[in-house]
Amino acid sequence: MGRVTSSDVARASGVSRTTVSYVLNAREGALISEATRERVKAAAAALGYAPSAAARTLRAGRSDLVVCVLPDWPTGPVVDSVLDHLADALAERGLALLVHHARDERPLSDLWPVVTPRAVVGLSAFTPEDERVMQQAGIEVVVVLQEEDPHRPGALTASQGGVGGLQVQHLAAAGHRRTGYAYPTDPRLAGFADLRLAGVVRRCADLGLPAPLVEPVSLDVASAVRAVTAWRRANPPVTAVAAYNDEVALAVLAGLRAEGLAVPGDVAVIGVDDVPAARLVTPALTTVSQAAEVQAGHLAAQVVDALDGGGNPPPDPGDVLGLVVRESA
Amino acid sequence: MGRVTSSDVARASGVSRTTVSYVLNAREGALISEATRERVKAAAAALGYAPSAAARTLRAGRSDLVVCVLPDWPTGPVVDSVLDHLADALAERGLALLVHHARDERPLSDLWPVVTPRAVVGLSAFTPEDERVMQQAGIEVVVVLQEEDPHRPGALTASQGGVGGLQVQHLAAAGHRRTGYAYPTDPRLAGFADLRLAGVVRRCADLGLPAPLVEPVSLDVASAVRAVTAWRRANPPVTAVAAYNDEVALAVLAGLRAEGLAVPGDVAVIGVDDVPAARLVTPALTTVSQAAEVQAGHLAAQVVDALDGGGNPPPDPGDVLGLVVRESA
DNA sequence: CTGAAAGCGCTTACAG
DNA sequence: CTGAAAGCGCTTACAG
Repeated sequence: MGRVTSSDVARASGVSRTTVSYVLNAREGALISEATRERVKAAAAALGYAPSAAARTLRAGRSDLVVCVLPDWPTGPVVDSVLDHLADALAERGLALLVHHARDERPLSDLWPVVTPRAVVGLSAFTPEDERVMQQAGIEVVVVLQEEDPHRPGALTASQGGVGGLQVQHLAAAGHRRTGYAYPTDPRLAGFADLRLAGVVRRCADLGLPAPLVEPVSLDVASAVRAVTAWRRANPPVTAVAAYNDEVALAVLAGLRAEGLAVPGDVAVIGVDDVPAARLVTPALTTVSQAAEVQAGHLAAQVVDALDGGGNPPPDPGDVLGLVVRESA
Repeated sequence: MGRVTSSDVARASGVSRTTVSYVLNAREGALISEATRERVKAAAAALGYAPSAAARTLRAGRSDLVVCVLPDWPTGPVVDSVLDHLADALAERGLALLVHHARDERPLSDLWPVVTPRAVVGLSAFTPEDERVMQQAGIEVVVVLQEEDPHRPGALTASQGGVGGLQVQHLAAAGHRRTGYAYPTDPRLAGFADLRLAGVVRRCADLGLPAPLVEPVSLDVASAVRAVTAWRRANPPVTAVAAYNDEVALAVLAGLRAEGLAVPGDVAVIGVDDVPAARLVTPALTTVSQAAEVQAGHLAAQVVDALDGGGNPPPDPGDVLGLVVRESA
């Protein structure tokens, strides 16, 4: 409801709408007197003129909006960082970023009659139906895949299996042979967890170790105690646990403590993420860091490249994973 | 770039654009034969017709989009929950929600030429300039204030001072008289921290206790040790610490442990949020819970009411704060 | 029961 | 140096 239109500005400054448009959009070949320019700008400011986004978009035939579809993941610093880098990279191209929080109850298709963005960036795969609808609406679809699909690699992707591998490598180097895996119970994490666990399994096989004993662990002591009991009852017992992330690792630590087991003496524990709490607990948590900033920057570069036609993909960010060795493993 | 338009559908089904519009929008008084309806729908589906959001918006004179402006806060479960409730409440009114992550480097004013939403929901106050521009663009501005402004109360608001008050009350009830406050160093948290600290100060005064000794604490052991040293050196020494939130409380716990002090024997600690880690550390953290879901629902109701004209504000959610007593205080 | 026409606000060839 | 006119795609009175 842009109350005041370019016609109002034209009338107020005694020129045509054409001239208003030229002045306000600083058109190149515009041979308009400085006096007229000033008059138009003053009128626009005085009237509080704001151009209609709908009209500009309709006229231009394309929108300058990009929508990022955020899967139903727990948000945190990593997602923040991704969004931030993306918004900055797009802003340099004159594109604005807005974020949609996906939920099954709110179908993506409800969005397109309301806004038709230039492009949609998905952090995980869309359903074929959603993808079809977007393409038909003329929306460019950019997917940064979660899955490890060799045909369509993505930034978030490359490292998930590597994370698990790095955990095992560190544990094996310390002489552990029988490992456990602490798998998260939040269903929203299953996609990532499966990827990381696969990396654990693969590396165990590579090193000639038995497969890890997988136990679900939720974020309370009782659940962790159950897992610990299972691990210690195994024959031979588990002496080292790789956890899905630091939060889960904290739970494992609590379970171990409740059972009177020493860390890393009886059981070693390694997490993922290097959250602040990792260095604050006792024993301090050994973990895998992921260089979220670097990965977020790379992801943004991939999206920009896809928008530019895909001809100039950014260089691989290289080894992005780091081992943070503290006391727990 | 909605390739196929309603004219294409009209041509393909042998009717006018009017009829296409009536059929596709299921217009009430539409006296159109079932056969025609089917023909139009089939043609639309076959062609993959998607209406142009820009054209609908221009024609209607108003958008069905609502933008929520997220201040530069660290996101987490609380923000997720707020957004979720908001999106659901708006969806019931046929409005779609998209989120803008505010940053000083990305001025809000860059957004309006790209999308002109029906309303903008701010989780904290806008600059007067931004607010003016939005109003002139015909955008309804709904602010759910962070500040405790008696003229414009907001959901997130009411409780911040209360959080601090509740912390002190619990500490005082256990006999503590000399308190410390662990203030976060992340500048993005200052707004909330000031509100909570003010609540602490106020309650101390009410109870006839000396004002708290405020120390900055970042999320590492060294910083916490510095704060602990200052607290213990005071005369009389601090025997109880209220922390900005659970993360900061975890740091304080680590600092206390490093200094060989017993919790709660030498120093009691109380946090805010009841994050999962609170129950996983030793000693388990006593904390204040905030019923984020309830507050998020209330906030969504406030926004919907404001959009409806403000005549029917939702009932106060009542007492939303809870004390979670564990071992640390 | 269905169609021709106007108009939302903008930008941009095209004429002067 | 500036203006009149067309057209982006849609919906909706208004006529038949």
